[in-house]
Amino acid sequence: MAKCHPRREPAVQLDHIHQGDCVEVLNSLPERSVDLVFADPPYNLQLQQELWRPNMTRVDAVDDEWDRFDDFAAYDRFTRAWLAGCRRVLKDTGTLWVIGSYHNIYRVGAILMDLGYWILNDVVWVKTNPMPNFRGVRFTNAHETLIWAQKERGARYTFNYEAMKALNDGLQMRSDWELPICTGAERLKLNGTKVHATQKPGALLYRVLAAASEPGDVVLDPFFGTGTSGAVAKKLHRRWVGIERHAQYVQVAAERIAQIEPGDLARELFVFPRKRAQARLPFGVLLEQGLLQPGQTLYFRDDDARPAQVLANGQIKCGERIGSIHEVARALLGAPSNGWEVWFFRAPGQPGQPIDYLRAQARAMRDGA
Amino acid sequence: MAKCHPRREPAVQLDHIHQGDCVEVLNSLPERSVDLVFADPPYNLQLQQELWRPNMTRVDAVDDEWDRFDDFAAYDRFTRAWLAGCRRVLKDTGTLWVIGSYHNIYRVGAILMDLGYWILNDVVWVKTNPMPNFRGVRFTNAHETLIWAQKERGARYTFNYEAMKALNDGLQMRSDWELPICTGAERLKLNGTKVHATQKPGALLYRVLAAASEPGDVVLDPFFGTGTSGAVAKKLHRRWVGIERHAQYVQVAAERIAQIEPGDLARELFVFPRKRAQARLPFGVLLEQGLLQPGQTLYFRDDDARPAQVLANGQIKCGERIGSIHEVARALLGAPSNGWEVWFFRAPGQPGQPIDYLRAQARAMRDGA
DNA sequence: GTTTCAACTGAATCATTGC
DNA sequence: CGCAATGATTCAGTTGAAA
Repeated sequence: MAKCHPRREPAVQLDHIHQGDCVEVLNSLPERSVDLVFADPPYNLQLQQELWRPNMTRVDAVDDEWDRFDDFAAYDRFTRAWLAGCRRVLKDTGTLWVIGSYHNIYRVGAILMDLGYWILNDVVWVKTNPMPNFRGVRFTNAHETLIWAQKERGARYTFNYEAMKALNDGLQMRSDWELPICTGAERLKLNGTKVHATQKPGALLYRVLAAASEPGDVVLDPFFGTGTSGAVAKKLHRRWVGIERHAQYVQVAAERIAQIEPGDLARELFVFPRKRAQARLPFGVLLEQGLLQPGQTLYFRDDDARPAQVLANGQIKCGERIGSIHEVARALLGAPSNGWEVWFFRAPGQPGQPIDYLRAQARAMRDGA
Repeated sequence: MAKCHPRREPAVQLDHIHQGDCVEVLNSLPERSVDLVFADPPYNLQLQQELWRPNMTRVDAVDDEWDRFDDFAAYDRFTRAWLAGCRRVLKDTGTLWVIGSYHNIYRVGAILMDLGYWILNDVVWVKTNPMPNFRGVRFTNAHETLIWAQKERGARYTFNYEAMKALNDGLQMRSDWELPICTGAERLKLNGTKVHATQKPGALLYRVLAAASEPGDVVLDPFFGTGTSGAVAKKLHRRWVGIERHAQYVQVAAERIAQIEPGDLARELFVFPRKRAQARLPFGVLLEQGLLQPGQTLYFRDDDARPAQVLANGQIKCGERIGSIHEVARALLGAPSNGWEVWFFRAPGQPGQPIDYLRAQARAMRDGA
């Protein structure tokens, strides 16, 4: 394939784990090639001593080599490097998710703002079953924080609003997500011990990917670990790219993902249609289609006191005001307004209805009904 | 009194609002004189345009002069100055609370770590009634973040563990606090308009002061506003010190606090978190948890004749109907219907069961099995 | 007095397209 | 790039008037 396009920058190798240092690998990838980054970086927990439960069992804490940094400055340098690397490989329309705790998330958030990322939301993962505070000296640390940011302020980005709303039984999805931690059968183990100290639940990744990517999009995870993001990406028909230093994690992740069957599921199951995607339909088309007649009367919010006359050119006239349905509505309301919703028509023997109803008819006619 | 100890640094003037610039006043106060700082600094929202609700009313946004900064660098300088000032006046055993949103909290958190504060917890205030996202372009911004930090790592500090546990019906108080925003009779108004754009609920301050101070302790608020922290401090028999620039806020706060009778605890301060057992569980969670798969078939009342397909966004499709489990069931029945009871799933080699069985499983997972 | 309903509101970084 | 035109979009709670 590469031979066919010798001058083009190589495409990123998809559905593949790159073993190596995260910053080095990031810098070797082509720029503007990734739609979504999910990053679960080391938290720099700085734990200093062992912790024992009241029942005298020892807490198996995160003490891995990869979570040790000399000081804040070292952690900041590392953070700036990988965040900048991710920004380079992101498409301009891409977004980034980072998860962290109070140990690191404030530093991460400040640095990504300084690098030019623009925060869209922060989201709190509220854990239904967190580890208690055994010593009774602080509040139960029952949440982690995710930051969702776009590459640059003002760019277009993917947010499957309706899908999120549907997933939340018809109410807008909020910034607090209540989900259990990764335990039981979901937790990857070897010889009875957990493979990775900080494996994230698939449900968390499901929501992230479903919210902020589309089927076929490329999802990059620079701290791949045991590959939860890749596993969920495969299930949701996204492409994935992993970066991971440690051979054991790479091996476990590869095997895990290979076992997943995205299934013969129709792709359409994973397309979340957006209302915005509907093609624009000018008001004048209603005249051309014969759904409205020149001279016919419309009523502002179905109010007899404010009739308007439909002109043959697709404008309307209300008193002395002439303009589009939107312009006249805006003048009457003193506020930005959707003319399709506020102007009503009346058919003989029928109650008034918004002209948006006629637009739906016109669309059906146009789309070949 | 001062005459008796002419050589000692003067004590901070208690139960008093210092009108003036917060950093200047802080630097004029005696060092190591304060037990607890509660700070609600400007968030630097950077709003750029008007926002209208779908019903064409305008959102009354925070556009006050005190929330405007030239750039991140200016905001950081300001933040470093007041955080350093607070650290100087804090006793070594003192702690600091700061509240913020994603606009500012990451910068605040990073700076306070750099200044030597040591974070004890972060806490999320989960709002029961946040403002929705009217344009459908992000998640509902439904929480704010509080950071709780001690002056220096390892010092003794006040945490009323048992009181918090009692306040949470006998369970350890967690880092997620579910509380309503400040509305209704609690919201201070003059001539029908809110006095301050960002008045915090007393219940939030109640929990902060009850957790991290003792009766008689000195509580300092460098952004006093309309004095919620002082009002709660007085109710809880703490001493308070306020700093506020604006004369009108100072006046309103002083009058408000003067009217308070300590010990006369307002009922709204005892807002308890909702029982988790009653929490709603959206159908989509079954997908996120992997209890159902996209594309899987459900059966209306276990009837082969009416299968439905589970979509990846948590809706179902039965024939040409698409909607929530409740909506589709309602359409089939012609009556309001509980989708959890009428839709059945079938596991291999098992009789069909209502999906309510899966909801019970998901709840068990969520509630910590 | 009780119930119903319309109007209003809250720390909000809140659009996209074509000229 | 800027500007103008088109048009998509809300949840929980309070208040007060109407029924």
